[in-house]
Amino acid sequence: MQQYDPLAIEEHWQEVWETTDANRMTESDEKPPFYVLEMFPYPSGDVHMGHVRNYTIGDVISRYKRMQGFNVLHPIGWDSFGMPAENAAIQQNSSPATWTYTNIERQRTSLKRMGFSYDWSRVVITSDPEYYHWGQWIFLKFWEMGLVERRSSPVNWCPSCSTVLANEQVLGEGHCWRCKTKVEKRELEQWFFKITNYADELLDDLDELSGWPERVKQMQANWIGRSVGADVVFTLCDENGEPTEETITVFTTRPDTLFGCSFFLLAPEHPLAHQLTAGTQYEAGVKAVRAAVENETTIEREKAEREKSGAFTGRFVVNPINNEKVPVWVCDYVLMDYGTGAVMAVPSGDQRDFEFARKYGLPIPPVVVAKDDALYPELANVQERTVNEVPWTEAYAGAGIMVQSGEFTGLAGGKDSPGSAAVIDWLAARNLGEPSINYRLRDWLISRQRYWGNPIPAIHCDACGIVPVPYEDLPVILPLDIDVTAGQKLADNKEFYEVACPVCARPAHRETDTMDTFTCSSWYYLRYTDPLNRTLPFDPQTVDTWLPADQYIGGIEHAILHLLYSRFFTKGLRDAGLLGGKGAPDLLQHGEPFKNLLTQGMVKLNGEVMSKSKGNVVAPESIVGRYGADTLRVYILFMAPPDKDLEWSQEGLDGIWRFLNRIWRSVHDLLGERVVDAENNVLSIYDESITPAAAAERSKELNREIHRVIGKVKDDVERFNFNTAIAAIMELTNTVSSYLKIARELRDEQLCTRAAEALALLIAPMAPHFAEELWCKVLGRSEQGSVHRQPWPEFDPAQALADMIELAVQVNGKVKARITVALDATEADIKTEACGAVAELSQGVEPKKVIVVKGKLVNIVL
RNA sequence: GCGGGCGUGGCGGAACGGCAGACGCGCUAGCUUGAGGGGCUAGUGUCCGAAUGGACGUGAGGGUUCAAAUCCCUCCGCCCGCACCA
Repeated sequence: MQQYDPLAIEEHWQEVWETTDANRMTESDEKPPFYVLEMFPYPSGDVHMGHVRNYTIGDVISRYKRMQGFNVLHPIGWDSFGMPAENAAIQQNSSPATWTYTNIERQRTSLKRMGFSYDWSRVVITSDPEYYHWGQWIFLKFWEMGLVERRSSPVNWCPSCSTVLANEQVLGEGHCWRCKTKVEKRELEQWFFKITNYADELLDDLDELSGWPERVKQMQANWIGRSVGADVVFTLCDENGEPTEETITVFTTRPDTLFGCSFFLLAPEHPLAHQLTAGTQYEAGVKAVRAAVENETTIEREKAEREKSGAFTGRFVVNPINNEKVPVWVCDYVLMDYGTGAVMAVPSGDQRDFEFARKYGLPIPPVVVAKDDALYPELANVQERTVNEVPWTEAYAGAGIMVQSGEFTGLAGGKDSPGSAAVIDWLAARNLGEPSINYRLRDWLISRQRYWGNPIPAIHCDACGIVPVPYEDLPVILPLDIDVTAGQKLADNKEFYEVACPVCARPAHRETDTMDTFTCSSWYYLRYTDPLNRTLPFDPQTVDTWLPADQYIGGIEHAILHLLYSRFFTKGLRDAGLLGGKGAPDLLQHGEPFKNLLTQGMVKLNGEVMSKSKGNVVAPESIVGRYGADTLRVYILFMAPPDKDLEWSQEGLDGIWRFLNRIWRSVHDLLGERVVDAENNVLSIYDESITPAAAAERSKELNREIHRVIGKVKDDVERFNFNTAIAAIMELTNTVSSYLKIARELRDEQLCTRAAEALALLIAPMAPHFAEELWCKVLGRSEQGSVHRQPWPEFDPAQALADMIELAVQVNGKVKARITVALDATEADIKTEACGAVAELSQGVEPKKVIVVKGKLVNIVL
């Protein structure tokens, strides 16, 4: 017997698979399609344990589905544009392209070394012109559709990186994620994708995604943040307190509390804040509030614990519902970019307004009161306001009864209440308001003032304005001769920058912003289906046969950004007529790209996430070089269910190494080979006391175990319980080991072969090289082809059952005895048998009830 | 504050209302002609007992049920996401 030598075996089979194109998806196949997709890596150095975990899970599913008879699409690629490449290039005095492509090759080698069954003919690299060409094409298409906008907006600007940043790229105290510089706020003209056009659909279609984790759907729903309510029109008064023609509209989710509005708030940046106070005694106070807010980022400002502050503007507005004049204040907790930047303050019903009112001595009239509140008896059915203060320590935002609310008094108040509806109707009838919906979701700022990204295909012409690059001029090639280490930018490259206007042919210049890398990763899974297409991003029909992806696997960190953007892209491309046509799967017609989503847990060491900066990484290559890829794969699958975090343990790894070696020896032994250890000591020890009859009994038992485990592994793999699937294979291995105690001449030879086959086939998706070696070499089945092309072993439930089974006998729910009965024993027989077994305990008392749970237990109730 | 998730041996974790702790790690003892990331055998939740055995046991308390780690209620603790969104 050869010793198990993973390094030699793995190298050999990787070479064979490569030269025989073993994993190429065969499009002409009659088999049903199955698309297994894993989040593609960013090439920042070599692959880490997180990648290994992600891709091992995907590979097991792919290989299992192939054995189940599916035509599996299992692609890989690289998300290779982005700022880290520029950082690294500057640091290492290299270029982003060199750094990126060097890392891609390194990762490609590592991924192949892991034995992942990717179709390497479909690799997509986002920084290749063949790919980003079509990103630009989609940009132009979206532009045509009105989904692209260039507009001015307050944004986060990093002066050191000289680019805008997304909100999520601004860390804790308002520092740039990359250089830690304090981020500034600037009003800048930028490019946006109008993802808000799809806000309702993105929210509503979450209900269609039954294969997604609840948590991810909830996070997206929160992010979109739909609020249903009304716009209400207030009239502005002049400096003498007389109503003018001018109005200010506010958004509220609680129209039912309108009678409780005792002041009115403007965001400090609101144009009116300045306008109303210019040259007055109030100007200084308002400016101070604005100045305090000015240097803060939105994120800083949103901290709930901050004490609220504000200033009176000297002006009033008229509340449309009761014609009451209420003072206008500027305050720091009203955001300019949500709603209208103005708010009606109802301190009795909103905690923030409550705190503000208490601080500045403003009235707090109760208008919606809970029935069990001390105030209720006094105020029930009181229409005119008499009470302007509440004895409360906080606002009451719950449902209740409207009081002091004129004709609406007595109606039920609260969110989406009859009271709200009645107030909206009243306002709408008088043109003073209307139903309205607001979203927390903002349009997607996609422009970056960075070099290493996909150029935005637009041209600035003094005569024609901003014009799109014509489709036929695509791609706009990103020049590679930019020296980022010398601080060069795209605008410094004349060949790129200076261009003739496509409309008037006069000298013009190219847009020098590039697109956010998230635009590249928003459609790569579509390109995989048709990676070589030279006329379109992909062929619509091909996409319609493969999408939605049957299984998407990746980290929870993309729960919102990437997964939301991808959903938006797919919906946009559907509306462009590029996918999800008639006959396409229902989900795809909804514009949903991913049918089932699995978010894998993190790999940790001593309770901490492995990271380079903490210096606590275990490099996959260090494990693969010693134990081989198969041991690492099985280990990572065995240690925890895929969606849970995994705590790295060297001892656990050794356990898997021993497990594979045990299978290795058992299979050789089953096939009649002499089993020896590394020092050539014979390891087979027979138990001479086993009689032929006992051996026959053990053969039956082994046969049952083979079938039970085949069924169990199938169930477990389909539910992604890889850890219990492996545990079941371990159990089979244990049964085999004990069977091998039987002297060779007493073994059932055919059964031995079947056991060896089963072990090779069942472990194949998890330990592909190991299984291939067992199948082709040890079992000598190479003429049947690769183990990975074999059909999954048939599960025969009948063969998994024993003739006699053991049942637990409970008395009042506690196990007191065990009985062995025939598999087909009648319920009456079982009852009699069970009662007999516990006769002593029941002492002649007639059982009240006897419950028989088939195949499991009997419970006797006394 | 809102939303989601989770509490099971020394550890990782099993148990689609039906024998809690599968499987693995670790540990103990023995064997393998001498001892080390090897193999085999037996054992390993806690307490009582020399033992057959018995009692207790899934964060705490209550409930539903013939039967609860699992379902319901209350509480405690931990993790994650969002958070001045009007």
